[in-house]
Amino acid sequence: MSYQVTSIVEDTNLIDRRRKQIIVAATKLFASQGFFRTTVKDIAGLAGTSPGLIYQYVSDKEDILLLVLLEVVDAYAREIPKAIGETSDPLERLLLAFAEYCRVVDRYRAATVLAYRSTKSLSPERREIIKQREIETNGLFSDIVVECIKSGAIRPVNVDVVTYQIVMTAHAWALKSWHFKANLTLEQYIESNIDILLNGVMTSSGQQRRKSLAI
Amino acid sequence: MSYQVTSIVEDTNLIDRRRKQIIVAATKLFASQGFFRTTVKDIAGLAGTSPGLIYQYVSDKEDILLLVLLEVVDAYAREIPKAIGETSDPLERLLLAFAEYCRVVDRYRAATVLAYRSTKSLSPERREIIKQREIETNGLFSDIVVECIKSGAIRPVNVDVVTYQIVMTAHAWALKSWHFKANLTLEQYIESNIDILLNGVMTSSGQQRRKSLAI
Amino acid sequence: MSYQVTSIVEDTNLIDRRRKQIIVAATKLFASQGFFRTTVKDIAGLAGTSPGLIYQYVSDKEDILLLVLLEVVDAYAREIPKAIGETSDPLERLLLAFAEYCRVVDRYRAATVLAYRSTKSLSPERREIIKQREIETNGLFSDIVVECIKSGAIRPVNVDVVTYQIVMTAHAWALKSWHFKANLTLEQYIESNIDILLNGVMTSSGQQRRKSLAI
Amino acid sequence: MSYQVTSIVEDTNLIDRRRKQIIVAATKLFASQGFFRTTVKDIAGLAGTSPGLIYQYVSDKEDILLLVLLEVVDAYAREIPKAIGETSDPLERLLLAFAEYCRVVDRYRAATVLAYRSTKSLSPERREIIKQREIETNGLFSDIVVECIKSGAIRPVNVDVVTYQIVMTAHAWALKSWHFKANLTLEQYIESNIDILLNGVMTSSGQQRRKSLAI
DNA sequence: CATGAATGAGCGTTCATTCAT
DNA sequence: TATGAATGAACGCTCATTCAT
Repeated sequence: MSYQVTSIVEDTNLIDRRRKQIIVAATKLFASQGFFRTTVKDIAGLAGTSPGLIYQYVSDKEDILLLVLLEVVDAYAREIPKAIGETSDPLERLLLAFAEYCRVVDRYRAATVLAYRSTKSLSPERREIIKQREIETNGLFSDIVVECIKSGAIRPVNVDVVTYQIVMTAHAWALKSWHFKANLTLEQYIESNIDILLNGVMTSSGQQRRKSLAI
Repeated sequence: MSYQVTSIVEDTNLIDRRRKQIIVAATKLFASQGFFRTTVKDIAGLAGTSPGLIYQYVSDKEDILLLVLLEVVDAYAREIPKAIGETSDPLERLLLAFAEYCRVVDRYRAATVLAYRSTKSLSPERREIIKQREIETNGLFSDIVVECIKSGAIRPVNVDVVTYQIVMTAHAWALKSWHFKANLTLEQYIESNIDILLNGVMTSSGQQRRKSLAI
Repeated sequence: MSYQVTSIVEDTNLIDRRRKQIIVAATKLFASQGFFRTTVKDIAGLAGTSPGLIYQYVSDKEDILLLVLLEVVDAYAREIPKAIGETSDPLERLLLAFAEYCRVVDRYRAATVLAYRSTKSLSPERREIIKQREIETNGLFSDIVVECIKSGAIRPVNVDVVTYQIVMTAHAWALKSWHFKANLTLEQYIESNIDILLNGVMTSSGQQRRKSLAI
Repeated sequence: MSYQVTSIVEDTNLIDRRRKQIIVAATKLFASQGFFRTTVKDIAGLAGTSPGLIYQYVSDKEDILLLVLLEVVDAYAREIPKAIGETSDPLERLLLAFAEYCRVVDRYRAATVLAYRSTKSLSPERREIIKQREIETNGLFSDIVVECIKSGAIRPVNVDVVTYQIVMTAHAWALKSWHFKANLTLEQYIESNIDILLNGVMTSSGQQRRKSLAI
């Protein structure tokens, strides 16, 4: 909550520039080797600076991870509302938001996967920051789902469950990209999932059959 | 594929007994502190033995992780077919398999999360083993989905996409348990998701509206 | 007070042996280069072991310093009472104690100097332990001084001041050894200081003169 | 001897002003945290300047320590002769000098303690400078002691030993101030020690008893 | 087979010092 | 002259792994 990444350097422009450098390098390395196998020297090397410099813009190795993860979750919280824009129709909002979520996830694929692997490597204090942002993003979706139900476009299902379906589906594009990338384009993935989510998978004959099952 | 966890000790019974000891201890520690923060000494301590002993049943710290992860994926591959049993109706098979998957995930919750965090910490060779098992499990589901489509219970959707929907939904119970556990029982979760997956979320009036949308 | 130097190793004999090794090496290095300029690797090198081993017998670099300093102050607290033995005459006790103090200081010359340089480098908790032992030793002397005054051998002077005169005189042999060693043997030093301390430096004619001075 | 603290800057006034700034800040920090735990940045911060600036007036961190220690030993060499002034009586000179020494030590208490802790942290070359100044101050006292003996005010004792008694007694006020300050004023301390030093501690009955002792 | 003491490579971090501005 | 960002060598410490017992 109250945690702040602190820097010894005062100049805000410089801080931004250097941190960006560090984040870019760290994201690459964390994504490919993981947080623990990446050394601060590695990051400095790839960022084209010295290990000492990093500690003028960050107080910890963990702070670097936090910065990297904040980059993704902030992108979520920033891009999705932008994609919705002024759209007022709830259903349309839902579809726009989901499509954009998938696209942001695609852009930040490596970092999204990293979030799953490494959020637990953060101290509780720092983990909380990430979790809050995640909850915000989820809130975006559950709000829209509620609106959709109110407007009658969606039937009264468990909002929570649907929200996580949506979120996990977006994340899955990153988590299982090694699989999907071979068979599907991102836009096909988005379309397929919208179709399934909205219409379900069953036929009307399936519906009949199901009545006879215990489950 | 070709990788084998090797042991210096000959006696196969002993190997099994000791490895079980090690796996139990390691699972607890890896789940709570992660792979890298857990030391071999920690594991030995919790298992009631010595670090030296561990290296007689395992050639690496990474081997311990492999053993732990194999435990989960093996459970998936073992339990799901067992749950289906002799059931012949494809739709019923699908629902039984999904429900069981969720239940196994619940039983191995910590280890499932661990798999997401730590599979990448394995060497490519060892990672491959886990991936193969995962693909097997996924194959179980895609086979059933194909049968369902053939039988006409399910409409001809992208099999891959549906399969991952199912798999991710089961995993989500573990990945987001901190959230779900507060609001839902496992069985409610299973039921809700079956409903949404099969029937979709849209109303017929939603269907109308959607026709007017670009997306 | 309550601080304990802890070790990972259980075997008390081994702990004693290894710690002795470490203390011997560390004392030499701390004495010649100071605490901060001595690296743990230096100590390991001189002790004929590895840096890792040191941390099985000590939890900190500072702990090594504590061990080294305890060695000296413990020697004071041990040797002085032993030198007095059963002697009952207070004056004789005083002289025996002082002479022995000087001799122990001589034996632990380097470490005595180190105590002056480095006690402040200890954490408050550890510093307290050393200070307590120092106070014990001083107490030994002030007790004897009190007895001497009671018995009439010494006139009623400020006990504290005399005690510190004695203590500082003993320490001075170490602190200024580079000077004294050139001109005096230890035994001469002891004798001279006993003479001055007991009898003062003034002549009776000096006594006369002093009466005319303001100071 | 031959060592000179050098500066890049030419303007001698500025050099003096800046160095004073640096010395004041460094003395505070060295005294409270020691030489090694104090960073050049700390000093710059407290002095209200930048690390870069310090290196224009000093060539080394060690040079700062030298400057700080010179400040004390120079104060000794300056103040003591001033206190004696024109006084011609040797005994009076001795007492005035000792009293003043104690007072200077009191004024520079922190720095005096620092000298004991940190002189050895200087390079041999720089240490020599401090040692020379110390020897000068000691020379002041041994000269007076010699005069006192010549004049018959003091009996023919070992000059060296007495000199160090005097010096150490003055230093002890700083070294053990945490103890003395609680019980004694500075002036009481001076008086007590003069009394003991001049007159000794023994009674005439003590003198009798001592004849029967071996020591 | 089991133990646990020993090793040493390697990591995160600090800080004296430099130098472009 | 003065600044303070940048450097990089070096330190304390950890821990996977080995091996004598």
